[in-house]
Parts: sequence; structure tokens; C-alpha cells
Amino acid sequence: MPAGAALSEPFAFTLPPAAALLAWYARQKRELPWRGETDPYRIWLSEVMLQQTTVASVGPRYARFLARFPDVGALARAPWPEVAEEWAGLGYYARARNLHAAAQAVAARGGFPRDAEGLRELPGIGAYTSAAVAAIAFGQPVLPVDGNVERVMARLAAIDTPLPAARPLLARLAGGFMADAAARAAPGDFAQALFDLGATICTPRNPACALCPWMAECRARKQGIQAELPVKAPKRARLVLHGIHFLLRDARGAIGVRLRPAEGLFGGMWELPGTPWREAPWSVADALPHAPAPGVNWREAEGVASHGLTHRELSLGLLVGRVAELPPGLSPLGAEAGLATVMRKLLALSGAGES
DNA sequence: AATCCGGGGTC
DNA sequence: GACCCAGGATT
Repeated sequence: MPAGAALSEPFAFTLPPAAALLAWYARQKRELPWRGETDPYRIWLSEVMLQQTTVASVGPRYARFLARFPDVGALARAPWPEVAEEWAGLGYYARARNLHAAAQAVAARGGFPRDAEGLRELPGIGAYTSAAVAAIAFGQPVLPVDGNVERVMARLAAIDTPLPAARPLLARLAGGFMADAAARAAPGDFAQALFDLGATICTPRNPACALCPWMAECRARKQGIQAELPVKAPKRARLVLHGIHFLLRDARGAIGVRLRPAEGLFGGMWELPGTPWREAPWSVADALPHAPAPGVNWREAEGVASHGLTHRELSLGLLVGRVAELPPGLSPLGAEAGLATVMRKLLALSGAGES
């Protein structure tokens, strides 16, 4: 045996039979809007929407997006502000920008690449999404490894190496399922069966092992440590950032907004003008030099908009004012503009409403 | 390998 | 509140 083989397989672990999971899936699978779809555009859209986003959140947005952009050509032709509007509130806005760019690339080349390697070249499609689309839409024998699959594998093989360091090992173990004829014959179903197992049985907390088709083979279950796995590295504390924004109306009542830069936080989305966000709180006097127009009689809105993100906590205050005409650089806020949720919270502070 | 990037459901 | 979610890009 070559030395590399021994290093890559430090755990002598026999995978449980794929057929048992597929049989369970046939009975217990969730009914989801994208289930049964094979159109690569629809599968791709569902996978991108589901990145770090719960099924419950995606459900209503998936149908709405497809109604507006029914195929990849329609999405490719759409101007960015319409895509931003349709994605508003879903978060991780780079997904929408990459989705738009990828649609244009696919339209230009006349269709989707048919395998994971080709899909991987498209913006916003990484190791997971390329494998998911290849398996579900094209029947390629690859296994997408998401958080569900990592958790299931960590428990099956009782891997106590903390994430994310354990990720390569877990992916390697999971890939072993593609040597199982039952999984290889239905890679899309098998992947989704693993997702459903992780979502409904092998859950992060209080896994329902008694209902698991692989209970007998699960090492963590045998050791009684299933609820402790996977181990995760400790998370860093969140930084609190402060800012003050300006709600400026013109004589007709239109609210002035501007487009954020394409990169970075809330990239490409509309915002109320404001100060930079920093750790030190702003006084009104410090904020005024950042006002979008001079000589405005600003009124301080009650309270602050608090908004938690993965690595930051935003605390934003609001000043409200009126001018005859919006200054250059500000556009009137459209009724359905692409506003991130934190900006809708700011608007709500003033009683301006959200839509 | 670490960090950035949203928002909501859930316990 | 803390944790989690059908992750990807960047450095």
C-alpha cells in the first residue's frame, strides 16, 4: 500500500449501506418546492438560495423569484436593480450578484456546463453547489457535502476533530458513498436523502436516533456521544459597530437613497446616506459633517435600529430632515427597491413604513 | 487557515 | 442570547 493511502484513510470505517437510506428517503422525504425538478436553472437557483439559509426562509422566495425570472435568459437580461430588489431580505447579497453574473455567462455559452468541474467555474458556485447541481440536475456520481452531510459523517464515524479542520476528512469519508452501487445509481436522490436525514433525524441537537435507518452502524450512537458531535471551533466575539443615517425627504415626500459599492457589506443594495460604521458611538455633532445636504434642520428619531450579523452587531441611529429637492447623488426611494433588512429597520424608526 | 458576508428560526 | 442553516470568495 502506498504511504499516501494510509495517511488519507486513518479511520478504518465501513460506510453503512446506501440502500437503507434511500429506502428511508422514499418513505420520509420532505416535500419541497424544488423536489423533483431537473431543470438545471431551477436546481441551481434553489442551491444558491439555500446557501446558509433555511428551507423555511427560501420556500416563498423561490417561487417568487422564478415567477419573475422564469429561465436563465430572463435572469441574464434583467438589470441589476431588479435582481437586487428580488433578493432583498435574503442576505449574503454577493450570492445575487454572482447569480446574475453566472446567468449571463451561461446564456453566453448557450447552456449550463454538464459536470461539476465545469459548473465550478461559474461565479458563486463552489465545491458544494457544483456537486449538488451535477448530481441532482445531471445525475453525475458526485456527492455534495454540506453541513448536514458533515454532521452525519462526523457521527457515523465518530470523528471528534473540530470543524472546520475536520472538513477534508469528512468530505473524503462521504465521497466513499459513491462507490456504493445504490448511491451511484441515484446520486441526486442520495444527496437529498442525506440532507433530509440531517434535517429531520440527525439534527444538531437531540438527534432522533431511534428513527435513523443507520442507527445500528453509527459509531457515535454506540458510544453515546452523538449529541456532542460534530465538535466546532469556538467562535469569536461579535464587534459592535455604530453609525448614524439620514432620512431626507424632498418636497414631494420622496426619500433619498444611494447604491452601496458592489463589494463588501450589503454590496449593491440601496441605503440611506450616513456616517461610516465604527466601534465608537457617534454624537449628532460628529455625524453632521456626513449629512447628505447642508443647512437641514435634522430631527433625531427615537431609538436605534439594532441588527445582528454573523461577525458584527450594528446599532444605527437616524436623523430625519426635509429639503426642497434631493441633492445630487441621492435617488428617490422606489416602493420596491432593493433594501437590506437593516435599512428597512431604520425606515421603520421614523415611522416611514417599510414598503 | 482565517475572515468576511445576512437574516431568521429555534431552543 | 447562542446556535444553526443545501457555502463562496478573498487573503
